[in-house]
Amino acid sequence: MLIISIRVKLALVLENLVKDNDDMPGHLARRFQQIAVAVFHAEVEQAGYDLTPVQYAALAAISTNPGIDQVTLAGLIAYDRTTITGVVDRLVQKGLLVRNASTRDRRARELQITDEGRKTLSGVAPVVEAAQELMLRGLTAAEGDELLRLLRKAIAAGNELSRAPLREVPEAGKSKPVT
Amino acid sequence: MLIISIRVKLALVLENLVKDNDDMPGHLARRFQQIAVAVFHAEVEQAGYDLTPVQYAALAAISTNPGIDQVTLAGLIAYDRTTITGVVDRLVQKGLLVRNASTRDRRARELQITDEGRKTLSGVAPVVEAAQELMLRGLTAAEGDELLRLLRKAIAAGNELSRAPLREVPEAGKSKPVT
DNA sequence: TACTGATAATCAGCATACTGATCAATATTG
DNA sequence: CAATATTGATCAGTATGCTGATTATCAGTA
Repeated sequence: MLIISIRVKLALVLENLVKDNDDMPGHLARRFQQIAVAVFHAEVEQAGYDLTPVQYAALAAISTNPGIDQVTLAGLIAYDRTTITGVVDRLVQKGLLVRNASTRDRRARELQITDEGRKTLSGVAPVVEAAQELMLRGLTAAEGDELLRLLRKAIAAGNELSRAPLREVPEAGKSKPVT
Repeated sequence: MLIISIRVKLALVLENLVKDNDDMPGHLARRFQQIAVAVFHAEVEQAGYDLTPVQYAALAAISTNPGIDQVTLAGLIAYDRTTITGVVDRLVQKGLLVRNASTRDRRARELQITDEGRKTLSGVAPVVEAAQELMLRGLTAAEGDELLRLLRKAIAAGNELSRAPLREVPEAGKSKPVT
């Protein structure tokens, strides 16, 4: 009887305490990302490629910054360095990257895209582009732009709150994308 | 020589083909969610609780819909049913839930929140609420509302594109939250 | 130069998320 | 009723993502 009474009270309290999922930024963020990933996979696979979102991001970043080390790569695309280890593993496995010990710093591994990687990247880039459009298909162009603007602003304010914040590439005359 | 030439051409093509990450909805979606999860974890842990975002969502949904089965739960919070198996495992492990075979349908498991679960939920709900605010701290109130509106709209249009779409709870006179 | 602290990469361990398969039980249909 | 299809839960396998630890190396300093 007493227990039931407590239960009733708590249930009534909870009813007012727990918000609807649709009012939770965190829930909406996860849902949107979930859809984004599903669209990415569907489009990329349908085009005959086997590449995950993070693999694409890493490949593109290395293409633009040849010889980059893994920590810098992680900062550039805002992934945790421990995650990048496995991602690079799989890209090397697929023959899209090579990973060599750096001569300047023997702790570091220099990442280079292979010809195969370049071919894959140029083939898949338009597909990825199309997938990005698909994610916003429910919005008008203006709304899509506004969504991106608001996301960028919220992300900028929260950048340091995650373990994997975005980091600008530090080095100056770093690299031309061409050998 | 020939190879170098191909490499140069591809690199030039790639430069125009690969978009900046900041223009990719998918990238921004992941970053925002990454920050959202980090904020959630930090706030919840700081308040002395050990609960992940999906565990919170599941606990709240079961509290509102006692006796729900796992597939319905998954649809209600838009998670994949195979993911929910593990999530429920861990909530049962922590003593926040009980999972019993249903008498109506012996394939199904009926989920009930425990008193311990109710206590945890009522304690952590305000913390989760605060975390949701924190995620939007870079935005004005109006911008925050607009972001949520645009996310809801984009998600509604893409709902069926993921393997785990949101599903309304079907049954009619389903349940009062009180025993 | 020996010492101290920082850094690049990796690893172990845990918790999502997904695809595709299996198993048991239920629903549907000829 | 029997055959078939569907459904709820789980499992195997793969890939993120994270925390915290370890190892090798580098950088700065007493």
